[in-house]
Amino acid sequence: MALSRDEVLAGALTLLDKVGLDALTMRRLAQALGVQAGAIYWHFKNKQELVDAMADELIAGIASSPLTGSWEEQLGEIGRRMAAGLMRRRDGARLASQALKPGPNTLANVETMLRVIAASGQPQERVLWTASVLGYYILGFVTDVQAQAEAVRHRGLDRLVREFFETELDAEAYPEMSKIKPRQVTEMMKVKHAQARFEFGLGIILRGLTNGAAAAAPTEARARRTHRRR
Amino acid sequence: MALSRDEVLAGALTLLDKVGLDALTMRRLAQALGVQAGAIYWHFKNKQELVDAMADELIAGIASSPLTGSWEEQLGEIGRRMAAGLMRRRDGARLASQALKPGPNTLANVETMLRVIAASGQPQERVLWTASVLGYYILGFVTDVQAQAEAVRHRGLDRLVREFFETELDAEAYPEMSKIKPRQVTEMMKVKHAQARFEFGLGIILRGLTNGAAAAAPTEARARRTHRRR
DNA sequence: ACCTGAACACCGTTCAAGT
DNA sequence: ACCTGAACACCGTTCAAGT
Repeated sequence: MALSRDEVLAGALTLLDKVGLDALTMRRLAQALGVQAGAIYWHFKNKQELVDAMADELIAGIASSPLTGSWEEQLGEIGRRMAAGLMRRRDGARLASQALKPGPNTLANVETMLRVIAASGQPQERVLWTASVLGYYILGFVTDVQAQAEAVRHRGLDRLVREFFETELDAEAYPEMSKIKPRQVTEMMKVKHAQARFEFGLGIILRGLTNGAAAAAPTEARARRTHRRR
Repeated sequence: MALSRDEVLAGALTLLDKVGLDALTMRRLAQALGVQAGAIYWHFKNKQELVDAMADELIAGIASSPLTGSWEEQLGEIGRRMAAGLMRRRDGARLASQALKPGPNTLANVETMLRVIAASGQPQERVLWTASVLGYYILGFVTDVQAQAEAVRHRGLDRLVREFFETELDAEAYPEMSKIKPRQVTEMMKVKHAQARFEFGLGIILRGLTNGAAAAAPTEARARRTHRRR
């Protein structure tokens, strides 16, 4: 019975959750679908096109439900939805960073971000820049969280914590890093911690945006000024 | 005449600049060094160890020269040096994101970051979080800039701009994205533009840090408060 | 100590040929 | 229209054997 493009895509995402991004090969996907490797190339031009489709699927629907509140609150909510989207699948953030061509869901999401940021009164050029700053943070954050999850998966939590304190901190040449306690490292692996940490960074960016986003040099950004906003 | 570990490392970085990260294979590196592929494995346990060493080399020395000014200025300067380090080599940011084990230069740099942030009076746990936020921005930014450079290298600037306006904006379903003008896209590829854009994002983060970095939820971050700083 | 030669177990991709 | 079988041109890694 014939395979559809959607079935290949769904199979790829299921396999991603099962084996992780590094083990997601065309051959393994073919096997999971009960088909030869070459068969996939009838539905997708190459692996890149499949990756693009998978990445776009990650953030499907996150721009559909309505946003409320001030533009800062709306932008924060978009950020949370993006992060949640990338978290939906194993290695989701790394997958997204390997995508080249934005799909319909990605485009819709970017459009929403731009609209909300534009509503803040920022000049059009800066709207793009602002969206980028938020995007970098989200991708970096989720990549980090998921990388830790993979490390725990491969090496085990206790071994990971042990290695951290053996290799990195045996020297007293690193006083600041030496302040990190074992239970703090263990704590950092928890989901609740990740949420608090995400909100912390999100807050920094949103606050930095509201307070005179048009400052030229950050060297002179110490003074909190509310002028230069339209 | 015997090959040294440093010669392999130097050769790898030279090759990276020449062919880019995707074409940097053990076999090609061996050829560039006038040696068989297996020979590299006498100097490096595997490719991962080589990548780790290369990534650490990128930011060598950036923590050595002294920092002056307020802690915000110092943190900004560290950020600029990190970005400059990643920019030193083709695909430098992507290379860094593939590194797993931090080398001596990376550790020294992180230590410096933590020290400067700790001097701001932030609680110890938040020091790590803050460093991460800045790190995500820098890695994301340089990755983006270098990805555009690669795209220009492979497809050519004019073809790139043309494709951008064909595929992404033909629909009037994207009013915000439609505001982007061709000359704006061309402008975005220039070095000077990249510097201004980097400072813009850096300024947002530094400003967000100085204004009440201890806020719990970003939803209540609209009010600019100066209390809750030690 | 340092490297060669050759193999092993994989990759993504193509494409004639089948149904 | 959809897939197989088999090949092509690669990978990273290992390891006996050479010098």
